[in-house]
Amino acid sequence: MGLTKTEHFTAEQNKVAVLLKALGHPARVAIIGHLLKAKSCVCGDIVVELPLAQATVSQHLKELKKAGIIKGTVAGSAICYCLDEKAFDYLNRYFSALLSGVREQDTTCC
Amino acid sequence: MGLTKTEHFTAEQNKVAVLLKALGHPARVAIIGHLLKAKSCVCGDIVVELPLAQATVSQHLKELKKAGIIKGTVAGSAICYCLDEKAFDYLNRYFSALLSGVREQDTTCC
DNA sequence: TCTTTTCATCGTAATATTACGATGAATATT
DNA sequence: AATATTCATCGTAATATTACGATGAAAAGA
Repeated sequence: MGLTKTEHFTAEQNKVAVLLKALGHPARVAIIGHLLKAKSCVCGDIVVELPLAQATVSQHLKELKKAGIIKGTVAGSAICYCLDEKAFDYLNRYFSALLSGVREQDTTCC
Repeated sequence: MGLTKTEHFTAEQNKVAVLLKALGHPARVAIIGHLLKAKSCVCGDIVVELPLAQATVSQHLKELKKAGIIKGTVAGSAICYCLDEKAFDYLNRYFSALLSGVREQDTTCC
């Protein structure tokens, strides 16, 4: 078993899950933080900032790119990464809708 | 290897990662949706709504509870689950801050 | 051209996750 | 008391993730 049954869920549910799963790792949360702080797009600087080997960081960046959270463009021998606004816009909408939904509930039980 | 190096990251980064990892599965996104729609807190109804076995749903609920996303209270022979507003408030703040940060960036590269 | 820098990818080991049947504990119903 | 319902947990198999060293490709600098 051990295989996520994505086919039984809606496209929306899967999209949210893919984005959040990609962000569900402290190293990747840290990467997002660094990409946000750096005015220009950071490249190998991310490796220096993290307590992880270069290969591991590269793998994390690949995951983030696959999920559509970051974009990468070649810039000479380096690669320039930046956050994809669309993803964060989507997630911001998702959570703000969710929060107002939760607040509207009649919390008679828990 | 294969062991996440949580100790090298900040408490904030780990907290965000734990919450998002818990939500990074379509079944758990679906559970959140059902708990939101149901006026009263659903219990075993979640099992009926999902294409998964009861043991699997129970495991997912456990994960959500461990991460602090849902609360559960005993109600006779059933158990009443509901969303924990604190978690969604936290995540809503996180993403809304992130989004405004992204929008303020000078996107000269990607 | 030769070397260095930068990053991706491969291979691999350790660990974690996902899913389900089976079983068990606890409350409700008869 | 006997049975049914509800849910958690155990055990287990399949799959995925995490991490890193080693290697390779591609552009920059000597």
